[in-house]
Amino acid sequence: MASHKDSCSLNNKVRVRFAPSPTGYLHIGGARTALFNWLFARHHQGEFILRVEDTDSSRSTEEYIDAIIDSMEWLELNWDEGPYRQTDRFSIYKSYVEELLKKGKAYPCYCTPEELDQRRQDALSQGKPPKYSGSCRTIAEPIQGKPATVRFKMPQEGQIVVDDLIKGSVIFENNQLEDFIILRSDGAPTYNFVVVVDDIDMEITHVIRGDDHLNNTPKQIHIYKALGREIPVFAHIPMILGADKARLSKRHGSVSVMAYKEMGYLPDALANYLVRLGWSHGDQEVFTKKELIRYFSLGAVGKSAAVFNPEKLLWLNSQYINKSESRVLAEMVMPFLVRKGIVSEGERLDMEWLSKAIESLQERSRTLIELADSLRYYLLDYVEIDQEAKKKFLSRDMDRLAELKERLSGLALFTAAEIEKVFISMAEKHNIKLGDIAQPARVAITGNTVSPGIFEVMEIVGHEKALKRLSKVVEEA
RNA sequence: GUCCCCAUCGUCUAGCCCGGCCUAGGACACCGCCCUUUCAAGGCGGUAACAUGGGUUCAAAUCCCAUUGGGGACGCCA
Repeated sequence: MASHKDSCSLNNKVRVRFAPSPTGYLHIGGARTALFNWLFARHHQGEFILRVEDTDSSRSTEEYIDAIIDSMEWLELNWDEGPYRQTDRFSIYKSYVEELLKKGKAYPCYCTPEELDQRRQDALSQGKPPKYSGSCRTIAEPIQGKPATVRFKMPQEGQIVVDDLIKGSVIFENNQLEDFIILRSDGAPTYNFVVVVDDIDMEITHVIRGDDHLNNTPKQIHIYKALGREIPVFAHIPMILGADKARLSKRHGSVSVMAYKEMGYLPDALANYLVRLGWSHGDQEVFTKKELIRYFSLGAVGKSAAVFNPEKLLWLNSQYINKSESRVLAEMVMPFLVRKGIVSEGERLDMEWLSKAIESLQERSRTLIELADSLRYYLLDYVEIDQEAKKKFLSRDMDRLAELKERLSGLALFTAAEIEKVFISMAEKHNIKLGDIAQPARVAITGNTVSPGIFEVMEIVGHEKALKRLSKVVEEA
């Protein structure tokens, strides 16, 4: 689709923001919104701003703020400004509330939460829209000493058009909109108001967010108008759903970004997967960060919601592991090796050797956890032998394994090529297939029936450990 | 209930804006085959979709309308 649409009417530098509320961990959906904003900013050489929407003091926590930041950092979504905190900016909001009050575009409301709740219930049960009546609009003089909120005076006739980059022109009837609260009785401003003030104050040019905000947009545009400010470009991106097409939530499995880190996913793989949910570039599936920045365009973002598919993410992760530098993987897998007790905390490994071991496992590991599990038989002295495998491959012809051990121990060069020669000559001598000797050896060395090529495995495991393991199974047979 | 959004294989999507090149392309998953010391990776092939009904048109997946289905929003949450 027309990518020129993205850049029309921007003489100024692109400034976008990601504005999570710290009432939970960064989840998959939020991460994608952040990613789209980040890509848009980087594509246009604009600025990406992080803003924490913590005006709900009862639900926001420091812990969540830190967790969101950790997740953003892990995904390498670096920001140019912030993190700003709305709780640091209350005086700014106050001044804007004053402005609206002075202009007669807002008014105090003395209705109590209980009254409002009751009216809402009544309206809903009668099948009527639960809209605020506007009863306090006509109160001429402020009532001293009575707790009040401040409501925005919404135009009650006409239409408002949201010109959305993704959804197109969306028309709302003003009489559907209510005089919503912009300032709580405790003096804290509310979301639909602060978001506008902040976007004005931070000179945000493009508001890119989930389409669950589309319905808020007409209210917000009216605030811009009442304040006489320029309206930014809106782009409402479709949501991510679970397999049952319901809004993605905990019951669909892991939804927090950090859970994917724990499960051994690479940040770039997750980002690649997420960006492809709603966005595409022809038939391409795997992108480098550079390519994403170069190709990304809001015009190529689809309109419909996407179902999160963990299997495709797993496949993408395997692609990333496969093509990553083994040195990089070596660093990344360390915490997993420690967690599994394969390596002890602070233990130094020969990283060159570890990289070599990893290279043999890259194309058969889909996550860092799988990689760490396989690394077990390279690192430990002895391996636990799978009982099934033992029964099948280590219950007969043990003479051959003994012979193999003898011949290998005489090898001057313990390399895959030399080891292979021994296997081949044994197969020829006994007139058996290579697998007939390779499989028992594999079980003896790795403890299981599945591994990279056994000659290569033996070389990496090394002369000493390999022979020790062979001896052990021969003795125990 | 009211308002808003959406609708191509099971899933992610290309194609739709600018109708013919679409007997609808790619990817995940699934199923075969090849390769092979196991498992992968890789290669080759297969099953599988334009929600329905009306228009408009010489021609519609593509434009219009309706229906149905799904999602979202209606808070002194964000």
